[in-house]
Amino acid sequence: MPDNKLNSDTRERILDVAERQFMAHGYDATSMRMITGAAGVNLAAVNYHFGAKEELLREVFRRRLAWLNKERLIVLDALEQQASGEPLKPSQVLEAFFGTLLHIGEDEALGGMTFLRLLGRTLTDPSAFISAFFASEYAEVIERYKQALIRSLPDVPRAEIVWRLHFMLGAMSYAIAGTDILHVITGVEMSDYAGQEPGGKSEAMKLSQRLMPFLLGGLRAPLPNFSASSAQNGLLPAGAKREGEEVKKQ
Amino acid sequence: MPDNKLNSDTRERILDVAERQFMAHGYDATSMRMITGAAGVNLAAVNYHFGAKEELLREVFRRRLAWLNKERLIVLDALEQQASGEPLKPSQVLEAFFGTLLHIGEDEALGGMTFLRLLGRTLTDPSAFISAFFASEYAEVIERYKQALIRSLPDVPRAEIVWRLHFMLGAMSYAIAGTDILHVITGVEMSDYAGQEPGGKSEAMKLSQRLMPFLLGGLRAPLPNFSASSAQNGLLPAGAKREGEEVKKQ
DNA sequence: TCAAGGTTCAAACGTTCGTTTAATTTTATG
DNA sequence: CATAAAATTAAACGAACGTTTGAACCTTGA
Repeated sequence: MPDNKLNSDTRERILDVAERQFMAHGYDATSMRMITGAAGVNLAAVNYHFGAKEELLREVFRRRLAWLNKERLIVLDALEQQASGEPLKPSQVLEAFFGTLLHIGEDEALGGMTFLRLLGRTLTDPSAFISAFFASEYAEVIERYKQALIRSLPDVPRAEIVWRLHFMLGAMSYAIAGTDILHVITGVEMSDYAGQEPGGKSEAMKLSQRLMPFLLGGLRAPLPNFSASSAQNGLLPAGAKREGEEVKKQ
Repeated sequence: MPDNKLNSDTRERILDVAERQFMAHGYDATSMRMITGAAGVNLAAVNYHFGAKEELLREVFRRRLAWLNKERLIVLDALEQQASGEPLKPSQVLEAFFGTLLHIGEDEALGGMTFLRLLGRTLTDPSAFISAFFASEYAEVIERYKQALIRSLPDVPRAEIVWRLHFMLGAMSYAIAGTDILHVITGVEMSDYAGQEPGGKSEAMKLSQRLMPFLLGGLRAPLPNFSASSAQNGLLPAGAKREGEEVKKQ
């Protein structure tokens, strides 16, 4: 009756099932009875092992993000040591940040595409305790990578870099969430949602190879020109406007 | 006791309040009693006017998306007629699609930043009835703009264009959702969340001027090179890999 | 072997949820 | 003004929610 591929340990089994259910239905729409039922454990097991539902969600993320953000710091440290004081290339910074993330999608032991989708969908959740948790969990990594990006693009204003880091996180988040208006409409393959078969590997790799050039192109795009005319109609030709200073570097 | 700036008509007042509450707390975490209480109407009013909670959410989106997607088709029609058979420039297509959207953020009568944030946050909601609704509501517009993009980039494979359209939707969605890990950590100004003061105008404009160059840069980035070595360690230098063919055009 | 601590269990807790009902008030129409 | 339709109201519905309880069960070490 319980889900397949379940861990023998009750605690881990709850985490595995909760991860999948939160991904498929969202936090609020996933009840304790759905989780414990699918995990084949007693209803009270969640409260016994984790205290409350909120703490269960935090633990679902904690066990994955702990590895991810530690790995991100290790990779960045290695890159910076290897560069011996010189600024990194933007492509190196992006590869380190997003490459480590997308690596999770290729490794079921790290959460696989299930966790990636959960992460992408939860990053935009307005719930107070969720955003507070992410803020504290991501603080150090974001700060380190922000500084690395600022050093790698000395001619781009700091505020602009923060904006583009924001855009990049969004493109990545939405891409791995896989909730596609596009997928339903277009006949293109894209993701296949399942994630348990070995095909998950190539899926995450394809995503990585598609996403990285896009992010680099966006990061290195010309800066906006704020001196140009303010609003615009939307009915006008609209082309060839707001060109700006070019960003150099690789 | 009820919210300020409320419409005199009960039906519209419910829609206004629901829009704000769904944005602030999400669909599941917003109860009928929260909505009717803040709107100063009877609990049964929602069921009387809309039938059910799901239908209320659909109507909240419908009254805004009706204008948006109609406007998008009008603008695209005008551009294509003006081009008289020639393919549009990618920048024109993006300006038409995302410019009309971000215009909503500048006009409180169209929903303002409140609706933009709600839209951004709901686009990644896994709930079945929500994604089904968006799929049908967006079908025509997405198909038309996809075709326009394909025509504007004849040397880029269709699948690649769909991927990048996906990435662009993500960057936009996340940016307007404004649930920022970054905002909490960095001291940069960015959005100011409130949305009722006239400052909302410049906020949406700034966002538009920052987002558009990023999207164009990502769309026109070099194509990924699939013949290169497959996975990669994550601990290696990681730089200067996977460069590829350049995409031309403006 | 037996006490102790960790774990699982069925059952119930009080609360909140979305929805429905039936009576009442308001509005519009002849 | 009378009457039908539309709208609003207070109250209650059953269902589902997260959590708690206290007894039963299993494991472990002296």
